[in-house]
Amino acid sequence: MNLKYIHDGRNLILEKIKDFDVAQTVECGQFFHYEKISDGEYALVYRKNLLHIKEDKEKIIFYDTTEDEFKNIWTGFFDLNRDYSLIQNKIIKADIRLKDTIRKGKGIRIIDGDYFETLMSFIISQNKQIPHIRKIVFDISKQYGEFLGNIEGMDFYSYPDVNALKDVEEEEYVELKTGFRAKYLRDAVLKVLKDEKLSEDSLKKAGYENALNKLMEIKGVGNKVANCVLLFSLGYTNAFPVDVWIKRIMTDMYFDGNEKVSNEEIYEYGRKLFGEYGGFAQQYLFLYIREKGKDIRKNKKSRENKRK
DNA sequence: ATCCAGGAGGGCC
DNA sequence: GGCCCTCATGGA
Repeated sequence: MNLKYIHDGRNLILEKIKDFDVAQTVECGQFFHYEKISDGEYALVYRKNLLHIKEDKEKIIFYDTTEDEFKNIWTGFFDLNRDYSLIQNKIIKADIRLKDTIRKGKGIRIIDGDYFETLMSFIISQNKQIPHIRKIVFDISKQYGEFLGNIEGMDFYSYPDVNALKDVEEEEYVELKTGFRAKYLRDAVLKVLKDEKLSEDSLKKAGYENALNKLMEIKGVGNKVANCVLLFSLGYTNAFPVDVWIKRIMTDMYFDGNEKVSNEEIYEYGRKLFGEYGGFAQQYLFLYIREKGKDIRKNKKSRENKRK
């Protein structure tokens, strides 16, 4: 991809590129270490880097960002060097009905998150809503991470690496409101520390199936969480996480609304249908059905209000 | 107030 | 293998 940008001595200003929408990318639940400042404007943390980013109609501003930081950190994080129109075409070829789905979410990029943070975050995510997951990620960072800076009156901290958590006991995670997941988090830290095959490098080299099975050895990591980690931090774009939302839309589209269909069947079906583009297809479907879900709730609410 | 949230483990059959 | 219950916590 040909990225056009200028640097004004302080901020890096990127000319709008096709298929990149900051809000869609940041807010579709791929990672949780961000704060919305205003429409199209966010502060977010990736490893030891804090970014203040703002998007409008014709440009995207990376505040206080050097050209090197942009090239070495953020183009990778936001996957800006990949041609998404090619992927979209492949997905539409797999199922023409996804055309409308993609049109609504075409600004999504698959982010390249930090492996350990992604692992911990998605262990926390089970049976939780995104705002609460975010709160816990911020609390853990404040407790055990490093101070990175202040944006719009808010302090930001890096997520602790695995070594910073090596002596943190289960009870401390309970205090951070992780509930029954506390023992899973402790197990993840211990296993990542002691098992070399659970290192980022090993998992990246292992191949999809091996990496999936290896991650699932961690307590609290099942098929869905493992697929999220593979997709959002280890570069496996063929991963296909099946959560409640994907289950909802796919039973509708491919199983005639039959709610008896298992998550495993949906997973196998999605993997087969979308192949190496599974991760992208999954994200388009996820954003689409969630927006639709919001609308349904909104309509329901307005109907209820009318009745009063 | 009751139900559900980017699920997974464990027991039972 | 499938089915059902449970796990803390917060938001709608």
